[in-house]
Amino acid sequence: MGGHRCCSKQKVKKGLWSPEEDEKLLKHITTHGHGSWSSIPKLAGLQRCGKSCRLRWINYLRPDLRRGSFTEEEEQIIIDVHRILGNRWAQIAKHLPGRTDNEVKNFWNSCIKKKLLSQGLDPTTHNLIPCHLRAPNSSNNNKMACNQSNIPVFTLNSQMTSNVPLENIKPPLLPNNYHSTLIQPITTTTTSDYNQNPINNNIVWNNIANNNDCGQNSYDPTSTFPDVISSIEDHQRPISSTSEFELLDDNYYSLWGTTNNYTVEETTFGAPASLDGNQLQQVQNGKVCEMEIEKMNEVVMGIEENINMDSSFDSSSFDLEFAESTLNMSGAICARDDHLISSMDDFAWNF
DNA sequence: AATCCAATCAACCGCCTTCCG
DNA sequence: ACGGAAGGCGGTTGATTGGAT
Repeated sequence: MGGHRCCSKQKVKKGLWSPEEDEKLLKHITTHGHGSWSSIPKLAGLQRCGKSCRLRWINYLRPDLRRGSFTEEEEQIIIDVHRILGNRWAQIAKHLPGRTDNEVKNFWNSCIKKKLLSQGLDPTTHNLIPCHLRAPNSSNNNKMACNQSNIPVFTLNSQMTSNVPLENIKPPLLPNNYHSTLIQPITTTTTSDYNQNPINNNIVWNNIANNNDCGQNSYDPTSTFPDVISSIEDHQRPISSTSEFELLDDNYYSLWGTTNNYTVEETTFGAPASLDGNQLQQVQNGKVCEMEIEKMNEVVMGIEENINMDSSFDSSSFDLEFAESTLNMSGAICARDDHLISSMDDFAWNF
């Protein structure tokens, strides 16, 4: 289309399609199939570019299209997959039968984006937007997190999938310039009943750097761990350089561990008993995180399967592209032994 | 009833990738 | 291996629609 060779030789019509044009295209494709798109306009008697015909078919005429507004379930799928894949609309649309990439993209830009922003979430990274960067007129949920009278803290949720002894729990991977500055555990809410309920082992960390300033303060990247954390420093996997965290978003709100998976969520200490905006947000984030863990497990299983089969990766049984993007998502960086894995090649190499 | 404005959506544009000779 | 053609995709634009004033 636009300046494309297939359209440059002849006059092509632009703009909205008339019912007559639709009928011609529909009739031609249903009887002959589309074959080569560039030859369609001539064969179907249309003064359109081949690419325009293709687009019209894909986005409007093909019979398997699902019409009507998006359901809540579809919306959630879009959000979840977007969190992993980013603006890869065609990939996202594959998860929604009958929906087109254009439709998903439009829905994202017109609805979901605004909804996430109103929840204080960055639609690009899906992480909480730091208070000082949020729009001044954003929702009360954001004001809650920024309330100067509340102590900003992080809740560290360790997502355990098996009954791992407490002493084996490793702290999350944190970039040097983050963990060196700020965190100090306040409470370990379920340590005592860990063996009974290992899934909900929540540790609340005080963000000592962020107290009462909503994170606007500077920090010293050369400073050392607070004493209280240094006791578990042996378990902390060292990060050799911050460049290894280039894939992470600027704020490092969502971080992954190696043996365990963690999310770090901004929350407010002493929040009301009822479910407020922040808590709702945490629920939402948790849901997304669970999905990421699921996907991550799929990635690992997929790789292991392929390796066990002693064959090269087969794209028909394992979506390498998806796996790689999963590795890259939300700063998901895995490490095995002393090596950080930041690409699919690294990942495969280390198994 | 007229006007304005924001939301929505179809379609275009241009770049990148894949295919094929 | 190379280059041109075609297809695929994400970003953007502009027309339309519908609600508010």
